[in-house]
Amino acid sequence: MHPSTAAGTLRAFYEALLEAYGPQQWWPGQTRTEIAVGAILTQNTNWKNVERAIDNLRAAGCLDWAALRDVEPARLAELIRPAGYYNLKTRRLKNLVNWLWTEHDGDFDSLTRMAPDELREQLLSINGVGPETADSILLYALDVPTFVVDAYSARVAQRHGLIGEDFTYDELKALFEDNLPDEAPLYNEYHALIVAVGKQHCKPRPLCEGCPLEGFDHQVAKADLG
DNA sequence: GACCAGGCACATC
DNA sequence: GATGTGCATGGT
Repeated sequence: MHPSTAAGTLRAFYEALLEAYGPQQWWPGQTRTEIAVGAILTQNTNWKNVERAIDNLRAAGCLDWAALRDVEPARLAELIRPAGYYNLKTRRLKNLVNWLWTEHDGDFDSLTRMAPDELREQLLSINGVGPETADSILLYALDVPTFVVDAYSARVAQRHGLIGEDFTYDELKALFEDNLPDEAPLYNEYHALIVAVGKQHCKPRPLCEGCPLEGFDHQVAKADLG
């Protein structure tokens, strides 16, 4: 029940979360385009608001890469307004779209044939695409086995003793990747489950009430974290 | 009214 | 390098 290795603890977390919430079947979007667009729109934003924006884009016929390239920024901003930060996100979406057309001829599916590390570097070079957005696109739109770290993963890992106060995105990402099988479906489901428990129990306040991970507060040996 | 939400870039010290 | 701030809507 209280494994003392990071691998054992992460496996136990996963099983407890799966038991509590069942398979999440993420990402909540049907197409690669929708997932990539959603990854930018959801930056520091409630998913419900992102859904409104995506509905607007769909209704306007703007959920494909040619339409996103051609739509006027002012019009795009109007469509994604419910997602908040709409001027900023308009620029970020345009940056992503311009990159796709400039570097990959507008062919998003062709990205599946790239070396994952090279693709990640390219995504990170786009202004407005940071590590979480890049990893979300890689994992959920392109099935690349890369673990997505977000505010919830950080909070869950901290509250349950997996990691200390100070850490970087890459350190937390490595904690999961180094201690779990390198499988996209597992990373996919695990991140989704963390968001599920996070939304319900792992908010900044109150702390973890009724959380299915309650009691999983074992301090993993520091040496085991690599 | 305060706080929160699948971040990120940029300024300033 | 660390630390602070702007960006914005909609729900609780």
